[in-house]
Amino acid sequence: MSSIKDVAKIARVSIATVSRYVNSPDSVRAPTAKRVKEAIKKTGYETNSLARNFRMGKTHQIMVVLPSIGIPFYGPIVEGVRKVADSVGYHILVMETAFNSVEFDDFSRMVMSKQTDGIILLSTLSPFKEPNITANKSHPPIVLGLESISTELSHFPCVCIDNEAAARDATQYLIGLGHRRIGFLHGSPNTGSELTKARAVGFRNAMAANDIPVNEDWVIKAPITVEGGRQAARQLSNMGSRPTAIFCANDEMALGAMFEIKKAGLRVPEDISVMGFDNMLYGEISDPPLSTIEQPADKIGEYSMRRLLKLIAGETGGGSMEIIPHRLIERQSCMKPGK
Amino acid sequence: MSSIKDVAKIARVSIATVSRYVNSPDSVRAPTAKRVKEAIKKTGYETNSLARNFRMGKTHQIMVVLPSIGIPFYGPIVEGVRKVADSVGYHILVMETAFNSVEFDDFSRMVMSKQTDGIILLSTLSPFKEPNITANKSHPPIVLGLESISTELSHFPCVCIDNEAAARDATQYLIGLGHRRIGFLHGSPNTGSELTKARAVGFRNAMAANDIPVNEDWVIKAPITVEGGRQAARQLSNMGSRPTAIFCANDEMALGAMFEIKKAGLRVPEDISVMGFDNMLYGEISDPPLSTIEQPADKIGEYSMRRLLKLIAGETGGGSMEIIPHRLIERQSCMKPGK
DNA sequence: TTCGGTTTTGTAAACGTTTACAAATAATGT
DNA sequence: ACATTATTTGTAAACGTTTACAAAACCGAA
Repeated sequence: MSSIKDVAKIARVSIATVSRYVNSPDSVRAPTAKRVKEAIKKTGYETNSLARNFRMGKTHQIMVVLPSIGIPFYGPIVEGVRKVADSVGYHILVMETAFNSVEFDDFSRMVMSKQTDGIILLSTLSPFKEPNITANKSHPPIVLGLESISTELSHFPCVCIDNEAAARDATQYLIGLGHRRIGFLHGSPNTGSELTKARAVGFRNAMAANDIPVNEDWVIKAPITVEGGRQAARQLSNMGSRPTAIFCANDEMALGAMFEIKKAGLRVPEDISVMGFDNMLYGEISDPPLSTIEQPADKIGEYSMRRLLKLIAGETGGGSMEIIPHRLIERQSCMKPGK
Repeated sequence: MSSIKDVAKIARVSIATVSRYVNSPDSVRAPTAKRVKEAIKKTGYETNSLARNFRMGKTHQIMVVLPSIGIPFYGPIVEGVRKVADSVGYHILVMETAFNSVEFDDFSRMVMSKQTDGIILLSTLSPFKEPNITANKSHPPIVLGLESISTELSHFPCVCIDNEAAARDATQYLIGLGHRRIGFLHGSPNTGSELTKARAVGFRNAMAANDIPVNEDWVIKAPITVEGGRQAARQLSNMGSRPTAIFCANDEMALGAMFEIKKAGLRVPEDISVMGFDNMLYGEISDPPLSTIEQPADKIGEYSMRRLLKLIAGETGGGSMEIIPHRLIERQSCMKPGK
């Protein structure tokens, strides 16, 4: 752990010169540069970024906060973020909230105290309530990806699809296919996620617009995970009166649900059509392949990062919202009912 | 951005007292504490962790390095790491290597320069060659999860399953079922991954031990991803002479392969048995559910972190190796051949 | 040469903490 | 009340950089 001082001594220059050599080699004359270079090699010097970050008040890192590693859907988003981050010399660090199990204190401490130049929040804001956060006078710039909290009121810019409209489209698609008995696997509300709420609203709106009453037995709240989808589908399979189609709050639930439906001896889509949401990789290769709503994940990542960069550059531009277009992907998990 | 100084002034104490209050409130007398507390609230002071980390030479963060976010398999590992990290007050940050696309320089700079107290490397070491790294005199403690590089020679402790033995078990299982015509979806070697190599060795050893010649047409190299599995399976499906079973370097390939096999009009397992490796979530709900080798991911995470803590605490203990037991999980993707 | 201007280098302060050490204050026993 | 000890506070240095500013070295042109 040799420091700039050691290098300076060996190279017989001042520490300032070493610093300059490290940061812009051209600003020191060739012979000096050579001495410094050698000294660095000899000492094995590596610049201490703790010190540097501290002195500069910048980390050149941004943090992507998400519920959990290993959820396939986040992969492409982070990829999108990376694409633009790389192009401007920012590094990406990912932080898990472990599905909210992180204490607010812990989390915000870490994140608020300038550890990072900016934050892209892909997780719900609940661990980390907005009022709480904005009350704190100073924190790094934050962009909400995927989801808006209380939409137009938010102080944070956000880039996402129109979840309500997308859910409406999905539901309308099922209705268009001829379904009337439609269930909804609702993400569990305890996550406080506005996103699942928006999707629920979209579902109900579409039903209402077509004068179809929603059967509350068929809207089931469960965690938005494979396991959640399985639980819900088991419930559903045991009912005397079943829906002919279900719309799931995300693909993971849908995949879990499909598995249990088939396990119960029912067929997808002949007996029950299944509609997903997100378009994640494994929906494409499931059996049957999952019809779903595509969120252009890479775009979301890209735009979020661009927005964040603007914020970091000092642009204020309040809680503006950037809507990315979604798309319905028709595969083989849905068909006409009542065959 | 108020500092400890501002707080001190308002509370009419020295900065040392503020610091003490922040770090161990009990060490300051009640009346003083109250004044400081109020001053902190008034100023909205948040301790600047850049400064603190710098001063202490510690970050209380450890970094988990993995190829890519969104690969389901890594979820539980990180969860395991978290479990023990939490218990000792360490925070986890995750860094993607984006499948090696990171320049060595960039990556090592960041990671080597004390940004973090320790590293758990779940990615292959190739971006970041070991000689290169050990030549650098000082770097944070590193433990290898999942995979050993050049096994007994490595300078780094490593905790993983015995990949060779596990691959042997998987192959032996297929042989035991009666298969003689067995293919192998080999992870592409350009990742430099020892792990895939070990699995290949295991496969060949098992074949040799049973005097079954391996048909080189049936060992196919492809990326260890869903897409890679699909490519390989397409090749395989088009062959005149096909294997009756394939063993895949990981579950993602297996899932991709199953999809394409079924798409080609063949049945799994009746026409081709498919054996995976890793036991990731989506293999459990695939159709048919995937037989595979379980790597106890959470355990790997846990043990890795424990090992890292010891290293951080100053224990030297060279490149020791900790083998975690694996387990064969029999589901429905494999059966007797030739039915 | 010598001078002016330009480029390269050195000096020293600053960033916000923590922490040894000294100083001051409170608590205790007589 | 006093001496002694224990507790609480303040002072100041240190961590390793970067960077204004001053000083020095260099380079041409006269």
